[in-house]
Amino acid sequence: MPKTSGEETKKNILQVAEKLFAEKGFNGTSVNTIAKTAGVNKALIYYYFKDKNDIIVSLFKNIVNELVEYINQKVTSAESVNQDFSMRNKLKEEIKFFLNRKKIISIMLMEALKADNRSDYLFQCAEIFINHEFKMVMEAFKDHKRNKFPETLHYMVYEFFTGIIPMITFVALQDKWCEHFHCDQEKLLEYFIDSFEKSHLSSHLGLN
Amino acid sequence: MPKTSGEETKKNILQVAEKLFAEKGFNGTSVNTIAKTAGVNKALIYYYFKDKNDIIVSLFKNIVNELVEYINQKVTSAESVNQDFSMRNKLKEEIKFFLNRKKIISIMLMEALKADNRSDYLFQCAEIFINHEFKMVMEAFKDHKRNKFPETLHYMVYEFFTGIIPMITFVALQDKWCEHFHCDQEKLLEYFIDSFEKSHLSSHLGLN
Amino acid sequence: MPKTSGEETKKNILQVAEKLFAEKGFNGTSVNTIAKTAGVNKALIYYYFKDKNDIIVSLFKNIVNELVEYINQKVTSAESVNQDFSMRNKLKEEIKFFLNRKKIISIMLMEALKADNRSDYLFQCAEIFINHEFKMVMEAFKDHKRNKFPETLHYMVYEFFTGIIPMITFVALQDKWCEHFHCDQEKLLEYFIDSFEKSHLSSHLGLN
Amino acid sequence: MPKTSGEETKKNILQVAEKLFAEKGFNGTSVNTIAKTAGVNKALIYYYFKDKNDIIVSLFKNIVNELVEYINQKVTSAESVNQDFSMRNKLKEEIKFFLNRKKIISIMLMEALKADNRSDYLFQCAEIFINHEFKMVMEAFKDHKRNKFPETLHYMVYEFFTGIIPMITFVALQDKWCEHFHCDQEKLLEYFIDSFEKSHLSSHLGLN
DNA sequence: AATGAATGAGCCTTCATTCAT
DNA sequence: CATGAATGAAGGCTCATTCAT
Repeated sequence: MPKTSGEETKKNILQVAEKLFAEKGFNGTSVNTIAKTAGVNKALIYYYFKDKNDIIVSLFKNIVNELVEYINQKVTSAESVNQDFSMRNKLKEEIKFFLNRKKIISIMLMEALKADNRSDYLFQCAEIFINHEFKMVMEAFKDHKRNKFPETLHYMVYEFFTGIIPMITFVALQDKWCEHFHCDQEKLLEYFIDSFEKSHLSSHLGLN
Repeated sequence: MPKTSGEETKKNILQVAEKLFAEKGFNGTSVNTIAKTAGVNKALIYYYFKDKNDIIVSLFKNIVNELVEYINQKVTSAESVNQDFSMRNKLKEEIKFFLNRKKIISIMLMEALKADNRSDYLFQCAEIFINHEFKMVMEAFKDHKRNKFPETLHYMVYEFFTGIIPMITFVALQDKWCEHFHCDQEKLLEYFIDSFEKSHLSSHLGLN
Repeated sequence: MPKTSGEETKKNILQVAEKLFAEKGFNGTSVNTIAKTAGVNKALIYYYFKDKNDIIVSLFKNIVNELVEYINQKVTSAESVNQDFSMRNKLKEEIKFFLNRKKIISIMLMEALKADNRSDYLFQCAEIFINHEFKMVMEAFKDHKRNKFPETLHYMVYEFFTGIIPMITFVALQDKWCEHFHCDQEKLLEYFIDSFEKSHLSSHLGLN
Repeated sequence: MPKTSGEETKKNILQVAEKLFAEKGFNGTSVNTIAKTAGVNKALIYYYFKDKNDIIVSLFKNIVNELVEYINQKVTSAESVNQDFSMRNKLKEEIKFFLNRKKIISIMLMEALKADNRSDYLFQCAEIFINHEFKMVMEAFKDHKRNKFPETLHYMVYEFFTGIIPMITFVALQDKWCEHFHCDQEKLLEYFIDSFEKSHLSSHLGLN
């Protein structure tokens, strides 16, 4: 007997799966557990998803879409608001965006680390993010200083390994960090932002 | 004392397990597969290891030991060699050390990302590494500037998220990065070192 | 009375089921597959059929009815047409009849072969067929030679194992035979008819 | 704890599987049922067999081997014994051979009937059998009458559809036939042999 | 030190079937 | 007539682990 609309059931399954995958990893989570935690029949999961992998891929596709949406809305809002909207505020906002999605980010990282893995959603997300940053920066370079701009690949390496990676690792590990080093989240966030500014932002590849 | 053939078998199992865990993750690798790949009888694995978890823990303990050893030898060698031994060279050496252990590093990262996870080998390694860096830096601060030194926690956050994390993520993802972005390893390494220097090293939390 | 769209849907389901059962066997075919292949909702199948078994039973009943109809029309036409209508032509016609129903025949054979099986549609069909043959032959025996006629059971064994079985096995296996032995259907049919005439028909239990 | 040698366990599984496949068909038999009936752990079945299909293939390969062995021994014995060893006796012996293997024969037939099926063990067996018959017959044709011998393909069609098929169908269906038509096995066998002689053997494609 | 055999529990997936709409 | 949603049971298969030898 259908209690809820199909879409809601599916969304529920996805949320539960995201939580469990983040907790125990993809292979550490059984479809049975997902079903029980979500309070649905196991077979129903296979009514909505081709197989277990389809669940994680759905999650990945969702986060890609959300990221694109986020980026697009940032572009349009960026034009209207004050240009002086400080970098620090932008950074805080981004971290907030990622913190709200720390579960899927952890999952994406875990899966990306498997040498076997054929999915490259982490890199896809990174590209989306970096391309946007790239455009922003190019804007600032308009007429002058163009020759000082680094090669694209170099730029991507910089953005990925000293920008995106610290940020997403931060959201993925902050809870465990706090627990291990006995510090509170607020302070950690503050320190992280400070560190990130001093390292990644301050130099920004010698552009500023 | 001559290594018994047993010790070698055990080492072989560990090496195979490390490779497979790095490829498919801990839960994605079965003891059966380890046995077959290592060419040993499945039951023999249980002769050398209490259970499957004991294998990964052994790997983690090994890397902790190797790190300690590496650090200690750096300390002693640091005293003897030229102080001017440039930071860039030190960095290259460290990356080399990590690159040689990229499999276990990937595994450690994967496991650390699981929200459930009770093991904290990643943080243990980080602490060992950071404590050493800390001592080095303090040395340089000896008499003067002491008041300018940041709070320990702040320092650790900086070292961990903008130093260690980019470095180990680099060694863990470099192969996949090159494949995805069609660049060669040499160039990626060069760009990474450059990026790392410009971000993490150049500022070094405003100490220099 | 115009066929309701419902009747057509039912017929469609039956056709699809027949095709699939012949391809993968009854147990190898899921109701889901039938529904998808037929392009109807799964639950609709249960609107028309009590359960999965009801589908195959429907098919069996259909073929029984068709056989009865075929036999009856042969009887009436036999009276009107030339008695000399050669045996070979009769045989060809019968084979054509069976070839047009090779799918359900294959299914019937498969199911009959299961030692467990409680349905005896194969034997039912055989009885219908043999009884008719029996009457035809008896006709020819009318007044004379009656004593020479074999016992009924013996007659049935002969008709079944050397008449019906070769014929229905031929229609069931001809495609695969051609594929395996690289021969074309025309030639196989010709050879089969020849073989059948020489063995089953020529002797016809020593009656002729 | 291993009660028996592995080979015996494997043989036991095969025997049980053969019985169950013959009763309910391959798809109608679950590995679970095989395990329970054989009194072994389900996982043990996968220790000895790659998958469920490997079980049936093993059975098929066994029967092929047994057939080859049977044929070979017939050849050698044929030379030593009286040439007059009547055809009827030879036939009885063959039927006995097939009756002793009626389960696997039923299975082979069932599987061969599936239009989908990619395995052709039935045809393989048939070829082995027919090739042997062929040689025997050719022997008898030695110098004379050679031109009267039919084309090979024609010969195979004859042997397969009017020789092998009636015979194996007989062994596969005799129990059910007796039950359905209320006759005893002895009588059925007698009638069948008689019918087979009169149809297939008597003409033998017009060779005799 | 090493192995073949064995197991219970659990895995992912599909089954036939039902029900509310 | 027809459908989307739901389910309990069972499917094939693999898991980590153990034991006797």
